[in-house]
Amino acid sequence: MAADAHRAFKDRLYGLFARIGQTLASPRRLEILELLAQRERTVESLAGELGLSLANTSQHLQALRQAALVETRKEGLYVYYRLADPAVSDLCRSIRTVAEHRLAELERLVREHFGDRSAAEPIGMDELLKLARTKDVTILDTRPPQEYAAGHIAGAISVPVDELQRRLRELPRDREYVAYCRGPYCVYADRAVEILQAKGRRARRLLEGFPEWRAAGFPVYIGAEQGVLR
Amino acid sequence: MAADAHRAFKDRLYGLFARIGQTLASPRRLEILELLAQRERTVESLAGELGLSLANTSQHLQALRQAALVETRKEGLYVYYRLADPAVSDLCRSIRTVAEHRLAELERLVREHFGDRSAAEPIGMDELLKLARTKDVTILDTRPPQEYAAGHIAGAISVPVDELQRRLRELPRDREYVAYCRGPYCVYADRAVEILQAKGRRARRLLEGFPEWRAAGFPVYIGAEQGVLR
DNA sequence: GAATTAATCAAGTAATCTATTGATTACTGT
DNA sequence: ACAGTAATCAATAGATTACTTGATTAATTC
Repeated sequence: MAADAHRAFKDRLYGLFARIGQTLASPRRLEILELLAQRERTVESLAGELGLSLANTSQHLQALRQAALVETRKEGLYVYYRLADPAVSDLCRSIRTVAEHRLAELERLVREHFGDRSAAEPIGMDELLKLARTKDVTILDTRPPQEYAAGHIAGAISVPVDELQRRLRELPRDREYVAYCRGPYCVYADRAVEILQAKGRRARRLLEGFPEWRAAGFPVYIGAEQGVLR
Repeated sequence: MAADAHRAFKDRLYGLFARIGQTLASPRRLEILELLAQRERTVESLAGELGLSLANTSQHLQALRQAALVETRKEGLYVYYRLADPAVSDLCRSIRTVAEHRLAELERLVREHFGDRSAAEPIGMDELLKLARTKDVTILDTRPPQEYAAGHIAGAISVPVDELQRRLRELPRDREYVAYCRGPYCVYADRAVEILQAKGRRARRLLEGFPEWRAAGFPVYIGAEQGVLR
């Protein structure tokens, strides 16, 4: 009977979908994907930032590659991993959305760690876009410089949070600032706002990060060269 | 140092996200979610359709409930499971999208099973909406009656594929038909189109299914009562 | 209240997954 | 060719997961 063939088809079909799901079943791999959403990176560099062993990181990356979620290029000794498709980034965001909607524990955890975020007066992406068009506002990219170089919000300047303290003189008191970073659960922008406010600047944080901004189709600069608006 | 606390936070944060991912790592559970996207169902009914044991189905459903992806209500002896949030449906679709973009194997599998689908002249959702507004077209819901009852494309009539053969007289020859079903990988609509064309009707299939139509915000009837447009 | 039925629980086994360790490969620069 | 480094491979132990079987719980019907 054809029902058997149909069962077999469904098994294989959902088997393929589950392969994607399996790849998203590890906290480490999800964290790797989030980092790769900022820029391509080497195995070593990821292992360093995540505090994982090189071999372990390599294995996770291979799992991601087998599921075709990431691609690689080799340059000299280094293998650079990157997201294979913007849809992968969307998928990660989709998981986050479900977690936010459904897991009360997430909200508790975030409140516990970030405390009351209202001091940073978080603003949304639409709001920032409007603000940037109508008023003078300085947008600060608080991520590491390589991530800024790989792509950033149009008009933003790179002020990695580590350098903010000693580069304060570049940021006049009479301006308004909005800081952003990797995403809603990244602390860079919060720290930056804290420092800026302590030093008498009017500063807020963008609720979302660069990947969300790009996914929304808002204006970005891509690539190392500045001035190339896409 | 605060870095430890921050590592712990990240571990817990991505642990939560991974809990969603883990739940999506099983082909069975993905299939269950797809069925629940059509309507709420009992454990027994799902077990029957999926060909799983009752206990096994119950365990999968509990995994889904623990991850807060589904909710339940009890009615008499039966426990009805339903999707907890439209975002869950979006998430499943997101997985499918990535699989379609990235897994060449998927395309091969689908072609192998469906053969050349062009005979069914699949049309997209926008196209159908336009068609329904400008021309006379009969939209056929080929899913089981309960799924139609739980929600269907506005204006569609229920003709479960099993009943199509003997209800042909209700479908005049001089009309144009578009059949839809559960989703792009469901065969109901394909079978319906085959039968209709064999019997001299002009028929095509909607590429997507009801969940996609609803998610797109297109007009639907929800609930058992017909005539309630939302 | 006894029988029936839907669903869950509990325990066990086989299979799979994660991270570690040490060895190996691939490429660079001398 | 050789040393040095990035990455991968291979083997392993420990934890987790999927499914089965048989017992138990909860609601209904007689």
